[in-house]
Amino acid sequence: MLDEKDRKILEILMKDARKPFTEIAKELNTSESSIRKRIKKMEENGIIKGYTVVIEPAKIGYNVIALTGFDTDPQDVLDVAKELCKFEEVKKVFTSTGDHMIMTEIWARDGSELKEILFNKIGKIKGIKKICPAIILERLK
Amino acid sequence: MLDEKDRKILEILMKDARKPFTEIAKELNTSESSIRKRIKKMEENGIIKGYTVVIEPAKIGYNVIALTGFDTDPQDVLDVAKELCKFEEVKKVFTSTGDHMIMTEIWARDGSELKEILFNKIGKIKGIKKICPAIILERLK
DNA sequence: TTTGAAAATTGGCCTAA
DNA sequence: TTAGGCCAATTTTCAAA
Repeated sequence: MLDEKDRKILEILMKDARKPFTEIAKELNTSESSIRKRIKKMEENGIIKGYTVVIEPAKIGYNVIALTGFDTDPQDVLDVAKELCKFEEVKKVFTSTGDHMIMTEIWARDGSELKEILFNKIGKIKGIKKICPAIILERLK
Repeated sequence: MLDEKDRKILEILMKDARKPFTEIAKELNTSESSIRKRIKKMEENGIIKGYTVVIEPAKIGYNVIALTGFDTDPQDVLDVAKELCKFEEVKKVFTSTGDHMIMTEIWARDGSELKEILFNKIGKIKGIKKICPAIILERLK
């Protein structure tokens, strides 16, 4: 379902999703149509879910990124996770094993805004028992 | 440094980084060259770090994604974090406050492979005192 | 902002394995 | 049947005015 050529295409797209098919074809010593058809198939298969821009949060004023775990009663996990998805500031939401059943990534302009988000906005979701924010100091990879 | 139009461009690119400039221009009621020049400037400024493809890990055989915290002695944090970056399977590395000074995202094909990565490969890095993996059950956002 | 040439994308149709 | 090749029409990109 996914051969070596597909993997190489994905590798290239991971580094630069806007690279023209013609150039990818040149790099892999094959034709543009082959590349195009493979990519289209991967999009249809759901292997490729989309393309996105990688932003430096600090450069657009988001200086505080917090990996934030949430604890709830077991029966509330899914409802709370769904509620969390609704907030613009909550960029990622996972359910997971480990210390917290819900893990999120939250973007804020500063500590004060994070406080607002955590305590005034999110904090009001019914069922949250504990909030465990860990502020990212540096992203190394 | 970043006005409303730039923000809207970023918003659109976040949803689909391959959308042609002409189409973005149409959506924002402006010209293609204006859009292109703004994007170029954001790339030069480092606001836009790049473009990437969003992949469904499970579809390419990565069925176990683990948010993994690492504990070390304080003076070893940066060295360990740097070592972690070297592993292909470790897709993201952060230093952070909170329970663990180092947070990572690790991709493995299955539990057995995760075990190999954590205990045989990564586990051998000098200075790691504790490994705390949390396996992602579902990504909701 | 507009314009025009070069490049890339897209779709259809074809062949070969 | 599927992957890849080829061609032609359209769209997009890009730089200069």
